Amino acid sequence: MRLQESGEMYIETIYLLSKESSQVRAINVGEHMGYSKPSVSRAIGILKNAGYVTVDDNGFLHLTEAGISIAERTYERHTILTQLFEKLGVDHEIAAEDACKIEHCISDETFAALKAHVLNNLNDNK
Amino acid sequence: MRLQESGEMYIETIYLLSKESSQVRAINVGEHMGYSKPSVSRAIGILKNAGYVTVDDNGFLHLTEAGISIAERTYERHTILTQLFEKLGVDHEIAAEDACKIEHCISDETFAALKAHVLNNLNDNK
DNA sequence: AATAATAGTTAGCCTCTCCTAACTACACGT
DNA sequence: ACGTGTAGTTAGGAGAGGCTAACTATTATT
Repeated sequence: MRLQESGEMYIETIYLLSKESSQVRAINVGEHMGYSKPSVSRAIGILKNAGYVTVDDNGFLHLTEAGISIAERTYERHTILTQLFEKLGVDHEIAAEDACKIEHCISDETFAALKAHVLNNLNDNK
Repeated sequence: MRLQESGEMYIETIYLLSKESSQVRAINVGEHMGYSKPSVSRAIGILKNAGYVTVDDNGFLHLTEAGISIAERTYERHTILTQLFEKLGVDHEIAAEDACKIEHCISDETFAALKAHVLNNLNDNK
């Protein structure tokens, strides 16, 4: 069993929660994502197996190098896409929601183009 | 059983094929999408049930009003998104692929904003 | 008429990712 | 020590959406 799109979301969530507190456990991830404990438990198991997450003796979750790498990539997509949509007048809530879905399926090329556009063309105008 | 994101793709495909020939059958849809006959068969059944598609006595597929409505909406998203990405320098192939994935999960608000941006700001520049 | 090709359906399986119910494992307060 | 609360796991299920194998039904060809 392998996680894909949903795996990115779990990793991103662990990453975000880790920014606020280094004591992140499965239950916090579940609360944040609105998922049940067993769902999180299994997802963590798969991510652990795949080498993206470790669980220490106290049950706290930590991202590995590989996990951080994915988290940063996904998070950058999330923030840039949200920025793009907001700059075009979309409500913050909706912008973030859409970014959350699109961040997982957009190609590197297209994301790079959108990113450049946000950073250059759109910076002054608004 | 209900189709959702994938249902939009089937409908869009029927719509596109109908533009070239009014004699579209399940097998053509399957070939176009790279799916097996049984997959298409079931999908068509669900879409028929849901009132988006009809099948005539010769086995040709036709979209209902509701079907056309969804197809046009999806197709507009597809073309506008593809245009946007291409105008930002993305390869046509990749732009179309990404549009194909994003068209299903983007909100009305965000799409409207992107569409306005493509039609206004980006029209002269490039 | 008999065989072959083409189109569609049925049955059944797989993966992904969510769920509930019910268990285990601690840790705490009385 | 004994119940209570919190965290995590196990077992089993659901539904979306693919797949193959094997069947049926129709048309076409010899």
